[in-house]
Amino acid sequence: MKIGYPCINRTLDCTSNRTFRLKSYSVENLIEKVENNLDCLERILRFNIERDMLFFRISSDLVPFASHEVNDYDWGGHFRDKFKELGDLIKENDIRISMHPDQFIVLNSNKEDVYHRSVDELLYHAEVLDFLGLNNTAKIQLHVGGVYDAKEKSKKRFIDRYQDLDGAIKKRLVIENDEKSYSVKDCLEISEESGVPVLFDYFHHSLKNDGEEFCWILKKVESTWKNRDGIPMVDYSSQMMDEREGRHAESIEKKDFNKFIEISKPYDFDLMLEIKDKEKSAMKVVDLVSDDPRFIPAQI
DNA sequence: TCACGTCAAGCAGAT
DNA sequence: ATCTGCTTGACGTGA
Repeated sequence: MKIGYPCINRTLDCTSNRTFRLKSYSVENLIEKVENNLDCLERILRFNIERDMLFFRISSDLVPFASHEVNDYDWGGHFRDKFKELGDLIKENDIRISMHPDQFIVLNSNKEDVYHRSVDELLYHAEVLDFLGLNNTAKIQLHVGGVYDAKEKSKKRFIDRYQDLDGAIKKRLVIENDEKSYSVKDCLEISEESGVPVLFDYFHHSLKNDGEEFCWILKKVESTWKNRDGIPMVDYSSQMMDEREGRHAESIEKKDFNKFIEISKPYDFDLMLEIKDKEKSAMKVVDLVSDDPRFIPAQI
């Protein structure tokens, strides 16, 4: 079990999310921002290694407008050495990597152009992981998508389009249960038909479920990850107290977390903490699980 | 230097 | 019909 957090480090004065407005697109601007983003990514990863956090989600904003039509620049070639250097750092330290395209990426959309743009954006994510030289255990996590008042049809459309994906995307794509449309049971059904691994989101599950037993889920989810995929990834976050349902907590709630970690004992997975204060909560969790036999700290 | 309106993109659910 | 939330965070204009 490796511990991680997504995209942003609030301790370091360095963000791998620098971007710019579409209006101000230029190759110079692109290069400047990507250079900053890759440098900050390296600083964040080194920060994490020193603190035994070996799981990290790379921001989708790493290369602004990467799949947009204005951008025909060969950023992969330009930054080839830097990508390789970063990839080596990741591999030498056994860091697990994920990426999470945001809400605009809808593979099963009922609009053709949304579908095609989504594939382009997925290809960009796969390219980043390929340029880093990472194996199949580095994953791209995606929600199933829209329902359009026709869930079975929409599931089918997802499966068909998944089968048609380029191998570079297919080997990395995993699906995640969301908080209002597709439960983990839906995801498992899609997985059964298509072979796509299922990433379990504990918090989404508490908001949208079909009453499945927690342990049953972990067992089923685990079986969707093959050897080449690595151990499962699990997302965890806790509800902000006294706030609208679905709000992420500002900081980790120890009680709820300890319950979760206790129940999950028979299973191993890498754990992503989606908590607002990012690395601070992840560091607390490293402390909480330090005696857990599953926990993997940094080597030296 | 700072405040604040705005930003490529989709969808569901609330108002 | 229109607005809000989702990882909301970061840009960039105007004062």
